[in-house]
Amino acid sequence: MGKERVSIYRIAEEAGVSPATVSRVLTGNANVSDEKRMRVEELIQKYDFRPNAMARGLSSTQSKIIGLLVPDIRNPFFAMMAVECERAASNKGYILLVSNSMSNMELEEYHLQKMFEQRVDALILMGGKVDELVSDEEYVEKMNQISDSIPVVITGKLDGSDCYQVNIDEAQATDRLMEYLISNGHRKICIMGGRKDVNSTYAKRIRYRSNLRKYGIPIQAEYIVETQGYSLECGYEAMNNLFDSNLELPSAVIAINDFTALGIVQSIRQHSYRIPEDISVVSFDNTFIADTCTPRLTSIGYNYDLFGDTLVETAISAIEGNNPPRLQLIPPELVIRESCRNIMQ
Amino acid sequence: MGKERVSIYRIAEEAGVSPATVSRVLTGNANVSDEKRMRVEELIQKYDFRPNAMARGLSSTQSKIIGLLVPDIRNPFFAMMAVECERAASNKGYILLVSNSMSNMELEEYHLQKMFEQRVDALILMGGKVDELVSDEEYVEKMNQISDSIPVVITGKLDGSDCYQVNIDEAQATDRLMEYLISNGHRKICIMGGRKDVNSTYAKRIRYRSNLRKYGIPIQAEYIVETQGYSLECGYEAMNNLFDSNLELPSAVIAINDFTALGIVQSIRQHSYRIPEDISVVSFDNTFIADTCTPRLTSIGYNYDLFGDTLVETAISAIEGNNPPRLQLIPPELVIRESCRNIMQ
DNA sequence: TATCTTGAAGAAATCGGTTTCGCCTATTAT
DNA sequence: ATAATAGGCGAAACCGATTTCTTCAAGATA
Repeated sequence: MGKERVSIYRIAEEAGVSPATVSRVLTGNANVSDEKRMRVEELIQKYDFRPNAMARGLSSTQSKIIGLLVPDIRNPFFAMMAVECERAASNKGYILLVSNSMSNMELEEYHLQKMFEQRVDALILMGGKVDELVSDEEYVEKMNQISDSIPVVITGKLDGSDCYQVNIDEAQATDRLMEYLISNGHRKICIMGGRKDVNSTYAKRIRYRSNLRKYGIPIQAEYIVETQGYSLECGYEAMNNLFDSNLELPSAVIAINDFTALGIVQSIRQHSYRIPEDISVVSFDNTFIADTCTPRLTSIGYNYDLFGDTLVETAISAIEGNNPPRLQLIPPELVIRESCRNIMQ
Repeated sequence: MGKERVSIYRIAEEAGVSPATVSRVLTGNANVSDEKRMRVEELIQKYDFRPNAMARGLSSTQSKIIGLLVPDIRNPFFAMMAVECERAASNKGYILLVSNSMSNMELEEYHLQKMFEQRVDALILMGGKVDELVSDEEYVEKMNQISDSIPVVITGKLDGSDCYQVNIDEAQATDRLMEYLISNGHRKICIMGGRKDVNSTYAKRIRYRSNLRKYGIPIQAEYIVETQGYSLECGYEAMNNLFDSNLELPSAVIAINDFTALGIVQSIRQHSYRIPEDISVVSFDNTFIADTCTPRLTSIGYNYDLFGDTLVETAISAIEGNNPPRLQLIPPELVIRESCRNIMQ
């Protein structure tokens, strides 16, 4: 057991060349005579030799690893992003190292440390402190410090930071959703879920208001519903509360994400209303949940493929010293399913 | 920009000690005088110094990385496992490197290569070829080869392999599910989804049969329904087919996993039957899907916490040269929700 | 008192690659 | 014909840690 580990030296010796030449064959960034190249390649084949990434990284001062920090990979949205980023990274010869912060500052810190120890070439940060509106001085400071040694790509706003931003176009997404609902005759529209101190939520509400204004629909404050989190339970409770109030029921509810939508749907059902006949429900994100629940949800998502590509390519571009754009927007994609009714018919 | 990277040498110089001493402070496996230790620790603090994992790994021939290969992290089951394994690995000072094979042999091979290049200390394999019943000679050979240089932990059977096995106790899970259904008066029970050449599915069917036999219920071959995959669509189609056949409808359907259950539920609804009043549906795995769909599904899952711990601890134990058990079973946990009715009342 | 341990710490080798430097040879330009 | 350039390749330095040797001093044992 434990076969002798073959190294570049072993290959060099057997091929009758210097280790440098083997390295040249490996990296491909120097000329080697066809004859020697062949001999080396044969031996590489024979021993199924793979260069030690640690040694390679150490000497080249490039780990070829990109770190991705997400709050929780069990959230389908982040799982999706992880898969897309992995694909994009692999295509460029990079490895993606994913860690979960579990929305916990200490764990986040821990994983950032570990990633730094691995000397990741770049960092992609999704969610976490970054997504909250208040740019905690300290946090910005920290990000800038990291950003000082490696490129950091974030998906959210962080005022005063040197990070590259790749954002979902929340504004456009909200516009589309509102236009769709309004063109289907809805005027009593509720936007439910999320905290206003979270950037993306804040942006959506701003846009929600401006759309109502644009179409001359009065804004009703009670139709903007705050929840503490973004879970099914939050949606469920919020909708229950709406039922319990004396408020006139909305004809359509916009859920802040698919999870929340799930809770809203449950609440509506329990109150013996039908979807979409009595109340329409639409949501943000369009994860697989929207496609697999009953009824299937009309939801506005993003081109996740493109999102992943953009994140990774921005990171790599920055690693290579090119100057990728500081801010990029990912356009939304509305997917119409069965949870919204045209109430004019 | 780009602060000077502090290394052990820099620390050593400023502290007036040798690099070896700094290393001793870092690893903690050798004695250093309190005085020098303090001086070094202060400087580590001052520069926020973190040792370069590549250099450390290279010299210690331990990467402190455990590789986890899953088919697709977007599947909540694997997302769950990834989170649990990451937690367990972090607790032991290891990093978890997750990759997705996307059930594609070439991609699987690619990622295995990459992990080898990183010199992961151990490998945890979930799903993939490993889960198929037919132990392809070549595949076993390959696994044994890997297993020859580092510990490999798999969650499935692979006859003739040297890998460590940590299996879900499918047999016991099926027993529990069947006992529950039968004690609720069900006798026309259908088990739906999955391919018989997949180990875990095979094991479930074996047990399905033996349970029926045990309770003196005749086995009806048509109630054992094969599907090509494990998706929602597969469940949906399979259940539609059942409706289309002249077969007497079962009073309960066991779905091979939560996704399939979702499809089965959709089909049943579309045929205007109610769950659980007309047909009961239960499933394997108990991912969050079972808890968030309508109606919430009675499902048998596993102690994922324990599962993750066991996988990682087995790997680490093997890394350290201890001799962990070759085969371990994770007991199931039945979670009763609203999708199954007692038909005797 | 002489000898044996044990603790502390530096020098230097090592891990396995990449990269710089310099040398030699074969073209190509002048 | 000669200088300039480029290709091929080995020697050796280097990346940043760990670890093995050694040395030396101090405390324990005979």
